[in-house]
This record gives sequence, C-alpha cells and structure tokens, in this order.
Amino acid sequence: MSTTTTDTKEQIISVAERLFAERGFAGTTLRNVISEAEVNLAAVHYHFGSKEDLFRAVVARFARPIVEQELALLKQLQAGDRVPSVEAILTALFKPGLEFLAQDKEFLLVHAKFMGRCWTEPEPLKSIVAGEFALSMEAFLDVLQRTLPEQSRSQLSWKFDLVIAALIRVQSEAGQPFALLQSTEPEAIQEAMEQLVKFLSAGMRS
Amino acid sequence: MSTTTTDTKEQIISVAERLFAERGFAGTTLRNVISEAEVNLAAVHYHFGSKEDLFRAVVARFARPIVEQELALLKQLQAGDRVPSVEAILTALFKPGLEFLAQDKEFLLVHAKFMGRCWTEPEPLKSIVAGEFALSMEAFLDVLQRTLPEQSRSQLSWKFDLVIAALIRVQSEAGQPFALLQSTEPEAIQEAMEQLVKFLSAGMRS
DNA sequence: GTCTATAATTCGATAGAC
DNA sequence: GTCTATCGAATTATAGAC
Repeated sequence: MSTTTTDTKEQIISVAERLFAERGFAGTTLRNVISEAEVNLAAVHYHFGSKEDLFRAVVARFARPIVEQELALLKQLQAGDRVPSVEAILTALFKPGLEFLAQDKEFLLVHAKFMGRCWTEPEPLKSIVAGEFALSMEAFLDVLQRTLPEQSRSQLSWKFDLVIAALIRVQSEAGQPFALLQSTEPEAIQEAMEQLVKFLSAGMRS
Repeated sequence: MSTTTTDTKEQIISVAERLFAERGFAGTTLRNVISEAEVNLAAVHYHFGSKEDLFRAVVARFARPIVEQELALLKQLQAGDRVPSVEAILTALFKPGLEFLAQDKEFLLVHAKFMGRCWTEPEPLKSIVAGEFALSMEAFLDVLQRTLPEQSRSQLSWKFDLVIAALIRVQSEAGQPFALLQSTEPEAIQEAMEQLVKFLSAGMRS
C-alpha cells in the first residue's frame, strides 16, 4: 500500500466523518466529500466500494480506539476482584471520549458530533454502530451489575442507556452557549466530567 | 377551506411526520410521502410550498399542543406563589409527551421518534424546532431556578438539557428490548414516568 | 384543488484510458 | 491508483390542463 493511497483513504474518511457528523448520512453526498477532500469521485468507490461501506470505515476508525481504551480502563478498575464505585465506572466510560476532545483541537468536536449523529441514524447504519460498541457496552453493564446488585438487569440497562445518551448530548453540544463543556482546556474537561459523573451517579443509584 | 383540502393537508403532514421520524429529513423524499399518503406530488407544493415548509408544518402541528399543555401544567403548579418540588416540575414536563403515547396506539411512537430526530437535525431545521419549544423551555428553567436557588443558571441549563435528552431518548427507544417504556398501558407509562423522574431529580439536585 | 407531464438538477455507481 | 466521461435513476419543483 503506497503512501499516496493511505493518505487518500484517510483523507476521505476524515472528511466523511465530519460531514456525516454535521449533516447525517443521507444529508451528505459523495460529491460533498470528494470536493472537500480534494480527491476524485471514483477514488471513493475504488477504496471503499459504496457510500455505505465508507460509513462502515468511518465508524470502525472512530470506534475501535475508544472501545479499546474503555475496556482497558475497565479491566484496570476490576483488578483483584475489586468492586468499583459507580463514579469510578462512569469516569472510565467518559474518559476516553472526553479526553479525545482535548487532544486534537482542530477537529475537537467532529468525533463527538459524529457519535451523536450515529446514535440516531436509521437502519442499517444504527446496527453498524451498535455492533462496534457492543462488546464495550456489555462489559460496562456487567461491572455495573456487580456494583449495584440490588437493581435488576433491566433497570440497569435503561439507566445505562440514559448515561450514554447524556454523554453523547454533552459531546454534541460542546461549545454551544450554556453547554456543560465550554472549553477544551484539560481543566475544563476534567471539571465537566466530574459534574456529569455526579449528575448521573445520583440517578444510577436512585 | 373544503373538507377535502384539510384531509389532504393533514394526511400529508401525518405521513411526513412518521417518515421524518424514521429516516430523518434528508432521508425522506417527497415521493416517499405522497406514495404512502396516496396524494399527488404537486399537492405537496400546492399546500406547503417546499419540502422545508412541509417540515415547518409538521413541527408546528406537533409542538403546539404539547407546549400549550406544558405551560398550563406549569402555571397550575405555580399557583399561589408555591415553589414546587423538582419531582413535580419534571412530572409536568414529561406528562404531556408521555401521555400522548397512550392516547393513540396506532401512531404511538411516531411523535416521540419525530421529536428525537428533530433534536439532531442540522440547521436550519434545528432552529425551526427550537423556536417552537423556546417559550416552554424558558418557563421551565425559571421555575427550576426558584426551586433550586443555590444552583447557578448555567448549571441548571445544562442539567435541564440532559433532562430533555433523557426524555427524548426514552420516547425514541420505547418498545425496544431493555427500554424503560415497554408497553403503552397507562400503568406502564405512569410507572416509567415515576422511575425517570426519580433518576433525573437525583441528578438535578446533585 | 387535483392531476399529468416534464423541466432542471443531482445522486450513486461504473467503464475504460492512462 | 487516479482520472474523465457518462449512465441510469431519483430528486425537488413547476407549468398548464381540467
């Protein structure tokens, strides 16, 4: 695989992620993508096959490092059969996503908005996204179950779903007036994460 | 205005609401709408002018009765300068939306999903929706401020935003496996509402 | 108000030269 | 791998008969 190829592929994925995030899958045309990515239309089909396969590639590049980090933090948290607190679990869930925001300020909100958009895409896109995150979601539910054994699995499930919805909302709204997350300074992110964890831990225990 | 006209207009709006809810604005074509509504393509432009204006009409028919009910319940809650509890305020916020689900079982989830979809539509659609609900949102924030005077306005704002996000998520996921809202029986809705209010009130106070 | 017919564009996808 | 050129289908929107 030549350097040029990689650049072209990555360039297409990056632009597609941003446009999918802003306008959704149906609202984004391949011509929008190639125009901003400054590549040829045929290159998209050559590298990815179809628009839907391009979406798959975007989701994969986006989700895998996050899931990996989440699972690592979770494993670390459970070391020695410890039963972590709700706060610790939620912090492990939020950290990879939110710290990603701090790392690259240029596209700071793109990943977040893409995630938020994915959450509401119709089938079959929704299943593509859910598939990438399924492993991580199950693992978090399992450890939550051990921390809150008095709650039923179904209760934990819908509560955890609302936790994810809240995280996504905070990420999507970042930077907007009155949003929780106003700046991408590490301190601001840390502060926002703590407040969000407090808000949701209280709900998880209710 | 003849009966036929009204029926055609209402029919178009109803189908459009459902399709916008399921596939989003960009993912829905006017041909999808007229096909299911069994009306002529030109009728859409005759009655609404454009696809975006059709979206405006859908939002207006959808939002206005809900906002009206919300404000009425809120006024009732504040009668005699009372300072209602967080639980009472959230219940007033959730009731109109959730009880709507029970009323018409045929389209029980359409309104809910439409609302959820609207929340993430790109501009200028987002602003159209926000405009319809702005009055109600401000009123709720004001009464929340009086109930929780020790919290800053900006804190209340992002927390309230997460409350809305949670309500929308619950509505959108209704009927799915592991969702909070599984049935449209009044008792099930009541029970779900109480649990959701508990979850979020705890967070509001945190 | 409703219809047919169609204009004017844009879409995803592909063939084939280089 | 990258390009031009183009296909066939689908899109919103309109004109004009009834």
